[in-house]
Amino acid sequence: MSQSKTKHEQLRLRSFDRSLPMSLLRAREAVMKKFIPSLQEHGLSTQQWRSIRALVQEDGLEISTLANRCHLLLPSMSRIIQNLEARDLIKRASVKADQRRNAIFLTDGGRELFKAIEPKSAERYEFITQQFGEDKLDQLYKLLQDLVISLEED
Amino acid sequence: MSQSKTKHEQLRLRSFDRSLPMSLLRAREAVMKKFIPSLQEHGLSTQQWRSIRALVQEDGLEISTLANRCHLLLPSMSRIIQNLEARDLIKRASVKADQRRNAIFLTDGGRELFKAIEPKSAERYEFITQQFGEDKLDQLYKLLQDLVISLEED
DNA sequence: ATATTATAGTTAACATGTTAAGTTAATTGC
DNA sequence: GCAATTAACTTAACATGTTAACTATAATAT
Repeated sequence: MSQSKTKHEQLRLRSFDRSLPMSLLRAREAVMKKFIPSLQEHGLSTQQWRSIRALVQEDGLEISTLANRCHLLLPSMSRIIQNLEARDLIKRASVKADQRRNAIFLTDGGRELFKAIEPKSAERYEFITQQFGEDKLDQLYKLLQDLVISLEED
Repeated sequence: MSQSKTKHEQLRLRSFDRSLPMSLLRAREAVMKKFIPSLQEHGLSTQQWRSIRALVQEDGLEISTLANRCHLLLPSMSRIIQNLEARDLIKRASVKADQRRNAIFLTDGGRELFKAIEPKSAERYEFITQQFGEDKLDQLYKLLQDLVISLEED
């Protein structure tokens, strides 16, 4: 932790730190660890929470749509749905016009859980914004989006 | 992909997109997917690759040290060591002065693999830098670091 | 010296990320 | 109208993230 470093070592470590995947991962972990303990109390992962939020905004979504909205891959969403369904937080109804499709709905329990968690979640987000600075946060979002775009265009 | 969206829908989606964990995850995935196919050819994850790079810079590190350098948790590093050891890319030697510790060394095969991958990896990193812009990349690194710091100080 | 505590590492258990393969139902093509 | 293809999931397999429990060794403390 507080071990002294030679100049040579500092340089080596700095160059090693310049890894985009790792920097992004560390930032994400820092956000998730410090600001989502209320989810943990209720046994929800951020992905599960995000799925529930998506359904609060629009109920009855299909699994693929939900996966897109939450930026999850279909297999991940498939497992999340099974998990939340087993905990009676959501229920599914097959779509009559297309038997392959499932519409996902929140149960009353799911809505209650949302109401229990949402205030704290919003409060924490507000705290991040204040702590880090609103402009810096905007800047970060923009840079991240730009990065994705510039990587996606070959 | 190109489905038209109502203004209301756009607003909802935008607000939903403002999730730091997800934005960070998406950016990381974009980086990893587009710029590390050479690792995949050799069956290496970015974490395994990072571990090898750390050992190239300094051989004989202990597992905990390696975990710190690579920003991985000890259990993850433990599994990675076992995996790379089974593939004869690294070997371990227990430290005489302290039987709990293991010093990790690259094998010749591990060094060869590094040499095979490194040029492409550096080239891709260079390409990211050009594509995205060096200043923006610097800015992004700085913001990410600031974010971690500001979250860690309670 | 021996009991307590701390450290290094492994294992376990569960959720997710990721790619590929499998299933069932709808669509297309001819 | 039937074969081939596509679409919506699901399942599988493997690596990682994460927390906790466990093992073995070392340090400490009285």
